Formats: sequence, C-alpha cells, structure tokens
Amino acid sequence: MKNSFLSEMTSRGFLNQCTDLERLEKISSQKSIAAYIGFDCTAPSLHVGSLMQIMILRLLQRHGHQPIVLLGGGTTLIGDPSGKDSTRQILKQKEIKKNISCIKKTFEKLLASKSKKTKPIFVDNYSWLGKLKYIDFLRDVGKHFTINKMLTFDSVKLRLEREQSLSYMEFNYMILQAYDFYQLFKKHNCILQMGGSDQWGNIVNGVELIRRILQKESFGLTTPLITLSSGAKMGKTEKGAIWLDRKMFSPYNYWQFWRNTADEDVKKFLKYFTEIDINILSNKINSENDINKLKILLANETTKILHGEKDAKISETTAKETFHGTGISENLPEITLPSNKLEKGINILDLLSSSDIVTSKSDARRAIKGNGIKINDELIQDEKKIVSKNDFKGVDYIKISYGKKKHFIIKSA
RNA sequence: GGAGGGGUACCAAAGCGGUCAAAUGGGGCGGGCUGUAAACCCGUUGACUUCGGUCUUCGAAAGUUCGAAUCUUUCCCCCUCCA
Repeated sequence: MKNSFLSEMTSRGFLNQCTDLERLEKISSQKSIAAYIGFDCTAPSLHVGSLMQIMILRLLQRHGHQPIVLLGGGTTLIGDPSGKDSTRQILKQKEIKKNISCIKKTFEKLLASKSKKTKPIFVDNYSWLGKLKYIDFLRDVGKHFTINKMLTFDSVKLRLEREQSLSYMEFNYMILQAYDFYQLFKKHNCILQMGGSDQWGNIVNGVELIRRILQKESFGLTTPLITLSSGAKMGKTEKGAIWLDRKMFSPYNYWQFWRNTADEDVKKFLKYFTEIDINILSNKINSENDINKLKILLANETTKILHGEKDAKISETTAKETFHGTGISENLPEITLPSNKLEKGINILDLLSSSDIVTSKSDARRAIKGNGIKINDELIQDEKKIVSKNDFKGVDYIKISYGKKKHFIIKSA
C-alpha cells in the first residue's frame, strides 16, 4: 500500500523536516496512526498563522489517521519562547480556559467526526501538567535532559545570543512539551508530533524522552515556515490578526483576505490552504494565466473550508457586485443606526467614528480630506455633511466606503 | 557590590529651556497609476474643535522657571564594563 498521507504532505509542500521519514512512511502505510499538534491558547480564537497545522490535521484524517488536538491549557501558562524575542504576557488561568473552549468549537467544525477511527481527540495538557509534583518531575523527567544540550536549541540559543532575557520558567517550556508527547504516547499511542519549523527542537525533545523512558520509537515532523512575499508573518497584519472565529473576523473579510493575497504567494497558498486534488490543482495553476482567477479560487476554497459553501458563495457574489458591478451589494458588512437618529440626521464624522469604520473623528476628517470617503460611490468632501433619510433615496440602505476596499452597508434599525 | 550609558509617538532614532504635538527613516492609512496586485509618485499619521484654538503626551512622581522632552531631586526599568 502506497503511503498516501506522506506523499500528499510532500506534494503539497508541507514537509520540512522529519526525524525518520522512511520509518514513518513504513509504519503509517501499514496501519492507522495517531498524530498530534499542540496549539497555544493565548487568544479566544486561532488565526491564519495556525491554519497550516489545521490543514495537516485534515489531511491526516482524509488518509485514515487520527488527529489529536492538544490545547495547551498548561503550557500556555508558561509561554513558548520559540521564535519570540521577549516574554509573553502571562495569562490568567480563567482566560485560558475560556480560550480553550472557544478554540475547540472551531476545531469541531474543521475536523470530521463521523468516522470513529479518525475522529479527533481533544486533550488539554493542564490535565497532566497541573498535577505534576516538582521533585518527582525533576527526578523522572528532568534527569533525561542536560543543560548542555538545552542551551543549544534555537529557542534558547537565539535569546541568549541576542542578550534578551529568558526566564527559568520559559526555559522549562521544552521539557513540558516533551512530556506532553510522552503522555500522549502512553495514553493514546500517539507516535507522531507535528508542528511548525520553530517547534523542531521541542518536538525532538519529546521523541528523545519517549525513547529514554519507554525505549519506544516515535516521530517528529515539521512544516516549513510560511514566508509572505512582503516579509511579514502569516496571520497578523497591521490591522490585526486574521481570526478564524467568525465572530471576530467575518466570512466576507476572510474571503477578502485571501482575495488580496500577493501574486507571488497565490500558487503556494492554493497548495497549502485548499483541498483541491493536487494533480487537478497543478494543471489549473499551469493553465490559468489570469492570476486574479486563481485568487478568487483561493478565496472561495479557503472560505468554504472554514465557514462553509454558502458563506463562500455569498462573499464571492458580494465582492463581484462591489468591485465589478454597478449596483450596491446588500451583503457587505452592516452597520445599523437607530431610525430616530436617521430621521434627525447624523453628521458624517459621527457616523464614521461611532461605527468602526475609522478610529476617531480626527481620523474621519483626515479620511474625508484625503478623498477617502464615499457614500453610494459619491465622493464626500464636506465634513459637515449630514446623513439622513434623504440619502437613502427610497431604498432601505446606503453604502459607505472608506478607501477602495472597505465598504459598509448602513441600515436603520 | 563598584563605574559608566540609556528609557522619546506603532517601531527605529534625533531633539537637550521657548519657534516641539516633537526632525528623519520604516511601517500604517488615504489618493494616483493598475488587476481589489507589485513597483513607483503624492498626501497623511495624538485627541477634541464653533477651524480661532483647546486638552493630553517624551519611563514615574515631585520641584525650579513666566515657560520643561530638555534643568534639579527621588524612584522604577534596561544595557555595558569591572568585581
């Protein structure tokens, strides 16, 4: 039997490093395996920076294996120093708990649960880390780690080289993550841990711990770091993170995020973030010379995966009507105003700043001065303009645009 | 523990008694060009304003002064060198 899981991992470009690819290939083609990825719970939602890991869990499922989602209720209390210059703000346990339950909901939508064999297992590492006894832990687990080696790992080394402080607490993070893998190996027979390339050190530590304590074989695998052509990190833009939770980032905005992918990144992203059969996709990429069609494809597919077919369709139609049509699309993000306010009329500056279109009245003034504000595609140049029922011209909504890309529908409630 | 250097807006970095809401660069936002790209060019980038101004901001607090980011004192934090 051909190992479909790893071959698709390779062809989609997900494979960066593996502790022992050949052995893993052999084992995973003979039987269904369980593999885990750990997620930080520092926010009430994951953002697109974690999307690649999620895609991998889905891919794992499609090939008949079982994903384990580790929500780091314990490790988030400590904070992973990997790839970070400074200590992260320490969160309260209550917040983390809340975050976990929100994030879990997203995963429940993203991972299939019909098949018993591939149904995701959710674990919170607080359930074992929270019970650890310090002395016992040092004797049973700590003795397998040497400081000499720990100092050579990038997460530690880079901090020290840059002379940025690394607390003893953070220094322990990698041991805790190694211990997680060990626990999952014992509890769920999980033989593979996956993660981003910055997790390599943490993962390898787990593989080694399992070998030392249990004399058992396990594997680690990392994905490449996603580099945007702009050099920015995936997931967080200046405006804020691209959240996966629709309450924090609407399907339409999510669709727009992908539609606005840089030219250089589109083909790569199609492989990473859609589930179009890789052969069909390759053909499409090679034969399509209109890059914007590929961007639309990307936006449709990614939105479909996260928010469903219906929202993807609506977003596409909305975009078409907004950017290429003459009419006003009713499905743009909505802002509702109390009808009595509209009867009286509301100043454009107040309208803009009281909704989240701009950040302040000064910002609104600047936007108007810079020719950035339009109502129903008509440029507004008077900052004293009063928006009232008259502007609606018999229809029950108007469109307000800030710049070329941000459009809102104003309705009265 | 001793000796020095430093904390300025989103970031980097100038300013070192008034002309400082604070040079410059990056980033962001808006406009132009275009393809809802990239590159490039232009504008803008504390808040409020009756557009005259007003208020808050240069690590924190207190003080000197008509006037402080700039001077003094205390405190907090960071860095370098020595022990």
